[in-house]
Amino acid sequence: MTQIDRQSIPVPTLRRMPAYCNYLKSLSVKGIVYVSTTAVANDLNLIPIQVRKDFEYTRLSGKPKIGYNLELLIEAIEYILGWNKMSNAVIAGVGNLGKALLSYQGFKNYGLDIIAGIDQDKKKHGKEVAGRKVYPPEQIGVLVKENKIGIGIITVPAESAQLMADLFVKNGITALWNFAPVRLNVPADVVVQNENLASSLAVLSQRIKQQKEK
Amino acid sequence: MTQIDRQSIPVPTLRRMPAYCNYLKSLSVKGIVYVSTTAVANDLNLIPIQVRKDFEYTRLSGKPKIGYNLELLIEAIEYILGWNKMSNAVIAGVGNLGKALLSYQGFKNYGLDIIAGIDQDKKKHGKEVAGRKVYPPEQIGVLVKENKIGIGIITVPAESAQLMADLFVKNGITALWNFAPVRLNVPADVVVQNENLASSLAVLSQRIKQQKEK
DNA sequence: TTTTTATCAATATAAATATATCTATTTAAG
DNA sequence: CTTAAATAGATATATTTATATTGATAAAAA
Ligand SMILES: NC(=O)c1ccc[n+]([C@@H]2O[C@H](COP(=O)([O-])OP(=O)(O)OC[C@H]3O[C@@H](n4cnc5c(N)ncnc54)[C@H](O)[C@@H]3O)[C@@H](O)[C@H]2O)c1
Ligand SMILES: NC(=O)c1ccc[n+]([C@@H]2O[C@H](COP(=O)([O-])OP(=O)(O)OC[C@H]3O[C@@H](n4cnc5c(N)ncnc54)[C@H](O)[C@@H]3O)[C@@H](O)[C@H]2O)c1
Repeated sequence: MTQIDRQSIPVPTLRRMPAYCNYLKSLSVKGIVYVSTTAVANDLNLIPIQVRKDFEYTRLSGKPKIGYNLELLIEAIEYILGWNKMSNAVIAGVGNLGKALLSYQGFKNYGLDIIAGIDQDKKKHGKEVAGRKVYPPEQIGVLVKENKIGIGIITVPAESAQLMADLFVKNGITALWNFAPVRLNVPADVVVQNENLASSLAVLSQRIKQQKEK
Repeated sequence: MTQIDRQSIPVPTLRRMPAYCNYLKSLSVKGIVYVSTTAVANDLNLIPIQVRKDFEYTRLSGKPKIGYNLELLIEAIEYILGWNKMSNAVIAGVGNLGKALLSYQGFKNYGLDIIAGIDQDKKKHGKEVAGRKVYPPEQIGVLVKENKIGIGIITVPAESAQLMADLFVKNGITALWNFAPVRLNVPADVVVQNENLASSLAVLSQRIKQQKEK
């Protein structure tokens, strides 16, 4: 295939995109206008070839000896990531992790707005976390309708995660971000992104082991 | 290569290991003794070939028509993951995320014990989060010496992350789990595992986009 | 202007990972 | 005891991702 299929950006490339975006923005505030893949690679501990390959998915082209136009590049990456327009989300489970995510200001830069929390715990109903109200599960329907919720975030204990997923799906949410360590069963048209700290820890443990063997 | 090199387990395999482990343990409590890769694959939405490939890294062999011995399999995976023996960790930054991680009971099953918190904020010193005390940064040295700390967890704001990394490294910690959205500069012999929610969100956004195009 | 140099772009190769196929083995059923 | 079915294990192939190579191009230097 000689032409790059814009629709199928490799996942590893996609995962590097936010880092590019943040880095490029940091250059932008310094008043820099052009950036070369060599420079990017150098600062992000990558190799230039990989950066160039990744940038190809923006459909932009750079100028030899000069590099890419910073503004256009940022715009293109933000477009790819969907960071240029906000998606509304609701988070189910306002416990330790749920509160942390609700309080996190960084998501705004990533095009994500968690507009409300859902929790079983009656004591939490009506309370606010970082300016976002907590509602009982029965309220999901209303919340979704009134706020164009696209994403459901799951931070309830593992045993309730499937229940919450079902509730989200029943109310028309088709994208789930799941922090509970379980595999969710959902209809084929629902997208699930699992966040699994155990997986990361597994990789870290292994690397520590190998490090010790040297 | 016909013989599998035990030392170099592919990262994707490694990332699946915790899910296997949890699943197998759930079978174990039901009194099941043997499990086939077909059954595992079925329940975890994987394909049997992949499960079999992954299990090869345990160096165990299963019996046709029967499967693998559950106990041995769990033991082998826990050994690979290092979950059979505890590693002590310290977490720097007892804010929203830091508190959530400190409070998380799941890590105990993953061989990780976060024994203390480190924070700049004087108001937090001496306080406890989930039974773990919070200390000022100057205390790291003592903590490391007294508790055989192997892992430093970084949940401070991005701008302080490098500072914390340096402090950890200076005190002999050679493995970092970094939740701040920055790339850390560390000596070559220090292992860094970056946890990047932005990356995951990028993948999710993209999948939502593709979903809509259908 | 000509040469040099940095960098992009296109193409090729390699490595890692996932999937498929085939054979041998074991057990359970007949 | 024989046979059929299930499944591990070995090997082969395909796919995806990473890296290397080569040539073209534009800017800066000679
Ligand atoms: N805390 C962490 O650092 C961490 C790390 C990794 C994964 N996780 C996972 O995230 C999830 C939440 O962890 P946590 O530490 O925040 O737990 P938590 O117990 O602090 O919070 C869970 C919250 O969910 C609510 N809840 C329970 N059942 C519910 C239901 N059916 N409907 C609505 N709300 C319900 C509870 O009231 C509580 O507020 C767990 O699945 C955990 O495994 C947490
Ligand atoms: N909260 C989230 O859900 C979330 C999600 C993804 C990433 N992160 C990242 O995790 C990090 C922490 O996020 P947070 O929401 O917990 O922030 P926070 O502001 O709630 O907590 C930060 C804590 O670090 C402490 N701190 C600051 N500088 C320090 C220093 N030099 N030494 C020691 N302690 C110091 C502060 O006192 C505070 O307690 C950030 O880098 C953030 O980008 C957070």
